[in-house]
Amino acid sequence: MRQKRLLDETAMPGMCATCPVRRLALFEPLRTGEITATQRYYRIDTRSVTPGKAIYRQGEASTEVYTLYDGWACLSQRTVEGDRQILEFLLPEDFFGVQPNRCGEARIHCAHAITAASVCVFTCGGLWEMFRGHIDLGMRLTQITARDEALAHEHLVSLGRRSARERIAHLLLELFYRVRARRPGLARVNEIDFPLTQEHIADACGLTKSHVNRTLTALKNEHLLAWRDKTLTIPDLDRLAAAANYSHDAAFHRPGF
Amino acid sequence: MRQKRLLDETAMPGMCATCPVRRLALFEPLRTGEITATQRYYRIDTRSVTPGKAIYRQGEASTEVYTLYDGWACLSQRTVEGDRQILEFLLPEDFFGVQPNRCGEARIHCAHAITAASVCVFTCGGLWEMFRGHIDLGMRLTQITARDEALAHEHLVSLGRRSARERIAHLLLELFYRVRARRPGLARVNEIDFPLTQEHIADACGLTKSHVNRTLTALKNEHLLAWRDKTLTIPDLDRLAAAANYSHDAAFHRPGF
DNA sequence: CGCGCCGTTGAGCCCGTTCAAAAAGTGTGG
DNA sequence: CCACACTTTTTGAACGGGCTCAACGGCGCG
Repeated sequence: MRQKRLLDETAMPGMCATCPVRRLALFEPLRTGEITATQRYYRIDTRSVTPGKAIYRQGEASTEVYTLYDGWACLSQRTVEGDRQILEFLLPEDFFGVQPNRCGEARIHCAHAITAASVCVFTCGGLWEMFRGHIDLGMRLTQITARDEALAHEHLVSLGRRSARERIAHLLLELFYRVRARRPGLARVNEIDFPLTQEHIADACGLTKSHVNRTLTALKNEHLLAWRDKTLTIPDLDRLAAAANYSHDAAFHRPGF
Repeated sequence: MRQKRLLDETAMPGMCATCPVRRLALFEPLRTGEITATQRYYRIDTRSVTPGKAIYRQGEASTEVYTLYDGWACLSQRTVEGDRQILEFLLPEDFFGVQPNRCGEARIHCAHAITAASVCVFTCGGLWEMFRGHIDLGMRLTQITARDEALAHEHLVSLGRRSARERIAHLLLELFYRVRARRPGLARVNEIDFPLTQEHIADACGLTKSHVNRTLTALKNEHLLAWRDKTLTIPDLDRLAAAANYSHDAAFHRPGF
């Protein structure tokens, strides 16, 4: 039933002017009239992606940037030996696909849909063009990129200096807060839809899936969390935070993440 | 003698218009006339920092941004238990200090000088103001931030999926290429000034200093590198790259890093 | 019903840690 | 120029967290 929702009923984007996702997305600073122009000239496409499929691949020419409209996705990179490292999980409203180099150069990582997902597609060139008309967008894009950098830095601390148990608890707390921040009015709910597999968690935390499994069952047995039917429940955020050595001035704990 | 240079003869910044560091810094897109205005209104200070001292600290209000003019520095974060994770090494010409949140909010990491260093200081508010006059700067800042994000992503792959030996070799190669890219005309030289301690490497790679030492002596014994008197020599880049499983489409291997 | 994906469990091993302690540099003051 | 303190590098022995490799079970789907 829940699976059906993920597979068939992915919401497709409509008019930019009435977009519910705009609150966090790149175009938040624009006024409604300006948004209409955005849609007409720069949003070249909306696209739906089936679970597990790539939105773009490492090595491809980078000509587009995206807003994730619905579903979960992730950015990842592979080592020469073929091991996967997940760099960032993407949630609805997240903007992604900007590269440090010029338009058209090779992508330095992949983006994959995790659930069924839909994205709004913009040309990478159009993005720079839009800046000429709307300076606020330039600042906003810098902010968004700096946010992503801060997220990556948090993950670096986890992978470098925290135990498996702490890494996993941290990741779950991060995603919990990020999901909940996107559902205004539900600030007190203690469960979220959680479509990841244990292997996703392993590849994000730099662990093996066996060990993620063992650690998760330990956390479940201690009633620090429950996870069934693609639903994650955290009965007591403070207790899990304590187990994770989680600091509440973590970057993603701020508005906008 | 070499130490003397690091301690006493740190170059101090002069006129922005003739700045040798501008090639890679934020203000690269500006014309010389515009640069003079930059200096007059936005560069509020130049500052020299002694080795090991903080440029800014986690938790402080973020009101400034910086160009590293001379010396090495690093960004780092500490866990609740006090372990340090180095997030990024900063080399001359690097621009840093931009945060995802508004001016004045708390810094989410620290910046420390590693050697004696000097920085150009700009007000964070002045930065956004400058954007109004110079759209190119907005794009440039986005590029710089995206570059830093890509660097962080590379490090995530290392910490998550590579062995100690590979991580260390990777880091040394990264720094080697970044340093060499800043010395036009010396593209063939196989040694660089390298002021880090083994503990810096440990804190960047998520390892203990003992194990870094053991791994480094192994690499030295195999003649993959030499490191004496704050000088790092890599006799054969390809052999070290092979030992590191280093891929040459790594982000920092592109121009601008 | 059979296949593939995902979660679960076990036993043994190894990479990197921990905790010491000593050696070698490096800067300071007399 | 030497004595002293401090930082950095080096080395050792024992431990353990997370890995490896393998097998099994459950569930959804064709």
